[in-house]
Amino acid sequence: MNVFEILQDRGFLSTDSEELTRQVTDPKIKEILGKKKVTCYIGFDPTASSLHVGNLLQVMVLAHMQRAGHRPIAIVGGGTGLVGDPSGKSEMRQLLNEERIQANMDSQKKQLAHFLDFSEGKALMLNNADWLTPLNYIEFLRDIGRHFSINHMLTAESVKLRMETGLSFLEFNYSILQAYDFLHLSQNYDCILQMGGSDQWGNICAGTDLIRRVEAEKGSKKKAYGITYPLLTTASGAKMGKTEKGAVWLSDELLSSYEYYQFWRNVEDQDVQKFLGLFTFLPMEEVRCLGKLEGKDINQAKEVLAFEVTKLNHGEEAAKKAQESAKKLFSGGGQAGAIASVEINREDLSAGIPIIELFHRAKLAKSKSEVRRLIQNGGAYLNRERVESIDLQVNLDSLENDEILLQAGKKRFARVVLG
RNA sequence: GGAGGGAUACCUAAGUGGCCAACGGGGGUGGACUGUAAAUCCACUGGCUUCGCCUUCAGAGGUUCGAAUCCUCUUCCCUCCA
Repeated sequence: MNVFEILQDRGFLSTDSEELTRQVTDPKIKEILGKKKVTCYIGFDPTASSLHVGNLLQVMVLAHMQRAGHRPIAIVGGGTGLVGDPSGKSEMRQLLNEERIQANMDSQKKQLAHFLDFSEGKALMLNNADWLTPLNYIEFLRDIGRHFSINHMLTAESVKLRMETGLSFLEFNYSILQAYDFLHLSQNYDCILQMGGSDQWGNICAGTDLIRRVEAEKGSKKKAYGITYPLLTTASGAKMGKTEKGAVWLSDELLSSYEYYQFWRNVEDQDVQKFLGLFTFLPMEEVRCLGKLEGKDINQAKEVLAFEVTKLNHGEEAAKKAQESAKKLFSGGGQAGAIASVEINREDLSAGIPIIELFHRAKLAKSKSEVRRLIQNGGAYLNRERVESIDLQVNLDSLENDEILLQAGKKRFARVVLG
């Protein structure tokens, strides 16, 4: 099986030839991927300091490419980030300054390294600011700009969407810059394939078109290809990777490995098999087998999913820890190591601390009013027993094994230890 | 530069002098039912020293017993004309 087929098998690409034409600019790419080693790239957005689950699909695609012996390039849009992709956005995005982008890039690379092997040039990470910022406007217009037709660009879905609210010239240029990226990579790194989410279709096509035109002018037949995959939504239609707290970050500084594990443990039933295919490297026979589980049994598949995905991002040890913690907590057993803890000093505790304050300090609620409501709704637990009164004072008597287990609802825990 | 429209809580969007901490929807949080799922139903969703008090309706002033609502100025956004 070549990578293309693997991607089809795992659910990145459709097996339906009709649908596939909307995912692939030219079906020949399938053959090419089987025949020779190619260089391919995906662009990443430098607006956040960490990648999140929404980016994970892209990362997995690159990882599959590398495993198949191809060379993936991750482009961080240091240059295009200064412009802002209007695709799918109804409003103009906030522009970032350069220092910020640089810092974000650095931390994103660390995260990518969990999935890709950057040694010996087996994978590359490049910043498009390196070739975009030195561009000379007049030269650029003459060499690149003349290949673009405004008439054509105006028909782009992303542009139409903005006809009502307005689209700045800056943003209008975004796809040209992205096309130029592709051209640059094609010429300097022999990159022939760009991949991305389906919202990138227009931008990717702009790139393949540009390369074709520029090459044709030189009398060359060199071609470039594009592959897109659907934007991921959960079975209930929500965007992947967003939770009440915001994005599901890959960085353990922004989201603990325990919470990351929990995110995957709690996916909807219908998504389990799909996610196993997309976000793990488990053999598909096993994936299909797990996907067949029904009713309560599907929880086993969810555990596998959560474990495998956490392992990829945070390492095996963290995954094990998260799994154990979760099992202990939810099976009602002892204490867990991976849940957040707060320190309270002994004097404070022996004097007695109002329960409201304790929950607030443990960060289980943003305000004391929130704690009040939580208790009134019967969702607050102290050492597994429901807190009945908002006036409860907690003192040394509540210690069990030198700690106090607080719980908000069924899934949020914190422990209090003496500090 | 001219004319007009707008800015309300996480998002969306009502409210145009007191009944407004502000309708509704979304989202979120809790509860019930469950399988740490989905669907459904119920409650909650500014803060606090919580039967009361305090700070909110872009910002600053003003009118009034009383303003998110009226007036003035400022900032920002949008539409149309140039």
